[in-house]
Amino acid sequence: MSYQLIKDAALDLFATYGYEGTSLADIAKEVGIKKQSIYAHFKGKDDLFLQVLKETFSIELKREDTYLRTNFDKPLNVFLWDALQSYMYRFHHDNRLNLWLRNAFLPPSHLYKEVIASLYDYIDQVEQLYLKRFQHAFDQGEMKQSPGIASMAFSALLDAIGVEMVYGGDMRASQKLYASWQIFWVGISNPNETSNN
Amino acid sequence: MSYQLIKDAALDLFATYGYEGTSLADIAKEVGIKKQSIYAHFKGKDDLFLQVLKETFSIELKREDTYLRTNFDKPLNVFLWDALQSYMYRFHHDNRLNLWLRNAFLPPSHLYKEVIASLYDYIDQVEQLYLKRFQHAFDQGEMKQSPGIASMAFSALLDAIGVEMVYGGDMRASQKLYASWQIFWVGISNPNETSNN
DNA sequence: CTCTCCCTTACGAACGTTCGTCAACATATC
DNA sequence: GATATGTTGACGAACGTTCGTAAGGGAGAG
Repeated sequence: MSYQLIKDAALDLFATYGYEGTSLADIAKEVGIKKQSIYAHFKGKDDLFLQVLKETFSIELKREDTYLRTNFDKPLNVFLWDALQSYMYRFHHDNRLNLWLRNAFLPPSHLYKEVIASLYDYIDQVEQLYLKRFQHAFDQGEMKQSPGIASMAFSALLDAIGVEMVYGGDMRASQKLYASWQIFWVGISNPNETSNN
Repeated sequence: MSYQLIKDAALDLFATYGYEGTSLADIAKEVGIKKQSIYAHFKGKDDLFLQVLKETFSIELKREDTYLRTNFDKPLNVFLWDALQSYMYRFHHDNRLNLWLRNAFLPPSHLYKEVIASLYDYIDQVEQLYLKRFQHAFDQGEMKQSPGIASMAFSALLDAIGVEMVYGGDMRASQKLYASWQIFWVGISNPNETSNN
């Protein structure tokens, strides 16, 4: 079924070159069909792009949700550190993170409203997920900061790592992750408890 | 002199719509001339884009440098907090930050190498600037973390705020800045000293 | 002051190319 | 024979770019 092949190729190309940097001809070539054939499956370029993007948000959200459920009971520092590692792993092993990071930054202007709406929806839900874990940690005395503050700061940490991965490359991202995590954990953890890294 | 007018218009449009989302006709229209006239001042679209981008890096770097020199002697927490505030202020009052944030994320692919090289150059120099201040703080006992770690984590904080300003909007950026700063400062400061916010 | 020469700036017209899109037609599957 | 999936050819629009040309101003010469 080339419906799926088209979406796969579109994902790769949109993630790498952006909406305007990718032509239907490029996508078709990647699949091995003519560009006009894409219209047998999608209404047009916008339709294809939005389908791929929204699918990406929903897949990423599901992943986050699954991660949270299966790792909820780990100690907070392990939980968060693993989440960051998984974030980096995902970035390197499929293009979905790349896709939304890039296109949320510079979406095609005539689709701006729709892209941003989907993005906010996604981000809000992810933050809610993490907030739960932080709330739990606070209740258990695992940390001293308020859950809301901690959750937002952690989300900012994710943003920063995302930036570094997209334009800083692997090494830079790892270094900044290490440095940021170091300080984040000191800033958040309860000095009475003795757990580290 | 429409040489400058062209660059101004290009800056605005490239920052808002990106390289591929901006046509020479759009830029010319903004200036009040025809697109062909742009060729009297620039070799072509790439030339115009790269000139504006590189100029932006150099202006931003100069700004950072000036800021650092004139504020070096403030207490570390004041120095850093003000730097963050100035970062947000600049984002709202001119488009240069926006330009490089967006186009570093999704540069035109045929200019990728050149854009990224300029970007790294800029980022490295900025990090060097901040490193100096952190080194000084460490020597003075203003903080406990190693200067390298602190500098990188702070740079990550800047990244995160940049992200939020571009696609999160004002309110989100302020909230995340507040939360991140809170935790960053606790994580970095010397618990023996009593200074806050 | 005037005439000439040149450089800058601008523009109309056109170039070749690529873009997304569409209608008509072919093929294969069930 | 209907349905899904491709191909083909063509379309108008937009793109960056190039050409020849013309207006304007400054410099230098007479």
